[in-house]
Amino acid sequence: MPAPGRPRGFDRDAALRSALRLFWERGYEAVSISELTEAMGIGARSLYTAFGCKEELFREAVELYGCTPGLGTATERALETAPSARAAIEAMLRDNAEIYADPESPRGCMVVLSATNVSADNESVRLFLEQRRRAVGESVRARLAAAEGEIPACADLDALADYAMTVLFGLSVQAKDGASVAGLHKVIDAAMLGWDGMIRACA
Amino acid sequence: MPAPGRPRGFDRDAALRSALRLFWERGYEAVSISELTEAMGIGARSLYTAFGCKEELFREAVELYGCTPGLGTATERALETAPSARAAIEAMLRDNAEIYADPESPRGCMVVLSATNVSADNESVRLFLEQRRRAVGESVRARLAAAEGEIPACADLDALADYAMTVLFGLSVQAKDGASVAGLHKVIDAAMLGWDGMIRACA
DNA sequence: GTAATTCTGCAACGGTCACTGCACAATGGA
DNA sequence: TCCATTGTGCAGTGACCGTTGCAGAATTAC
Repeated sequence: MPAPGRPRGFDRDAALRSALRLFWERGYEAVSISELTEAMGIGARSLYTAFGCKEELFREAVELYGCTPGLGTATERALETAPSARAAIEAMLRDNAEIYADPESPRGCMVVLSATNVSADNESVRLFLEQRRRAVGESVRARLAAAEGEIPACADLDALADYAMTVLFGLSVQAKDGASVAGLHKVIDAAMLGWDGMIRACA
Repeated sequence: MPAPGRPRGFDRDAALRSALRLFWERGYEAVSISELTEAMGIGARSLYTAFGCKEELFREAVELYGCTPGLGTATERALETAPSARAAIEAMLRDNAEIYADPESPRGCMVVLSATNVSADNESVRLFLEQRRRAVGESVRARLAAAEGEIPACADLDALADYAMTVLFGLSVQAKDGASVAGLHKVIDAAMLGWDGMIRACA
C-alpha cells in the first residue's frame, strides 16, 4: 500500500548515492545544488521535496557513507571482529587505507575531508563531521579499554587511541594527495611499530 | 625616492597578515572578498589594486605563512638545525604541534587545511597547496638521505619520510578538532617510538 | 602651475548561490 | 467521478559572489 499522492519519479537511494559521491569528492560547500541535481538526475524542486535542504541532504549522505559496507563501516567492523586490540587497530588502518586510495572512489575519508573549512554560515556542518570523528575516536578508545590483559595497565589508553586516530587522519590527506595503496601500507607498517613501541616502553 | 603617483593609504604587510589569518582560519573559498576587505581595513578596489585577485592574495598569504618565523619556517628550521635525523623529525613534529594548537592562532596547518576541498573552478588553489605539502615531504626525505650512517642502509627512506608526513598531517586535523598541545605531544611520543621501531626492525 | 602616475570610493557588472510559489500531473480512496 | 495528497517543471526570489569602470584624490617630476 503505497502512500497517497503522486509517486516519486526517481530512485531516492540511487540519487542519494550520487550526492554522496559528489560531496565526498569535493566537499560540502564546493558542491552546488545545480551540480547535485545534474548528478542525481532530478530537478531542484524534487531534491528539496525529497531531502529538505542542502545540509540535510549532506547529513543523509554522511549517514549513508557511515553505514555502507566497504566505506564507513570498515572501522567499526575492524574494531569488532579483530581478535586483539593490536589487530583491531591494524585492521582499521589497513582496511581504511584500501578505501582511501581506491581508484574507483573519491580519495581519502569523507568524514575527514569533506567539511574541513566552511564559511561562517555552515559551521554547523563542520561541527557535525567533527563530532563523527570524535565518535570514531571514542570507539577506538572503548575497544582498547575492553582489551583485558593485552595492554599493560600502565599504558595510556587515550594516547594510544589518539595516536591511531592521528595516523588515520593523516592517511586521508596522503590519499587525497595521490598516495598509492602500497605507500599507505608502508606507512601503516611504521605506525604499528609505533604501537609495539608504546606497549613495550611501558611494560 | 618613492614611486610617483598617489601613495598607498594602508600598510600592505599588515593587510596581508590579516588576510593570512582569515584564510588560515576558514580556508580559501569560505572567505569572501567582503570579509577580507573588512578584516584588512581597506576597500575592495584597493585590495585588487594591491594584490591582483583573490587567488593571488591567497598565494601571497601562503608564502607569508611559509616564511614567517614561528609559522611555516618551523619545519625547515627543525630539519636544518637538529643534530640527527631522529632529532630533526621529532623537532619538526613537536615545534609544529605547538603552532597547531596555539590558542592565539587558527588551529592546524594552513597548508594542510585551507584548501582541502574546493569547487572545480579553484582546483588550481588546491593543487598549489598540494605541491607545497609535497615539497615539505621532499625536504624531509632529503634530510634523511643526508643522515650518513645514522640510518641503516636497509631502511626505506621513502617510507620513513611518508610516515613522518602522515603523522604531521594528522596532527593538523587533531588540532583543528580541539586537541591540546599536551595531547599532541603524547601522540608524538608514540610516533617517535614508531620511528625507533622502524630503525630497529631493519638493523 | 601642469602633466604623469598611482591609489581610492562609489556604484555597479553579470553570474551564481540556496531556495521557493505556483500551477499542474499523478496517484489512492470514497 | 471527485477529492485529498504528494511529486514535478517552470520561473523566479533576494542575496551574495568576485571583479571592474570611472571619476576624483594624492603624490612626483618638470
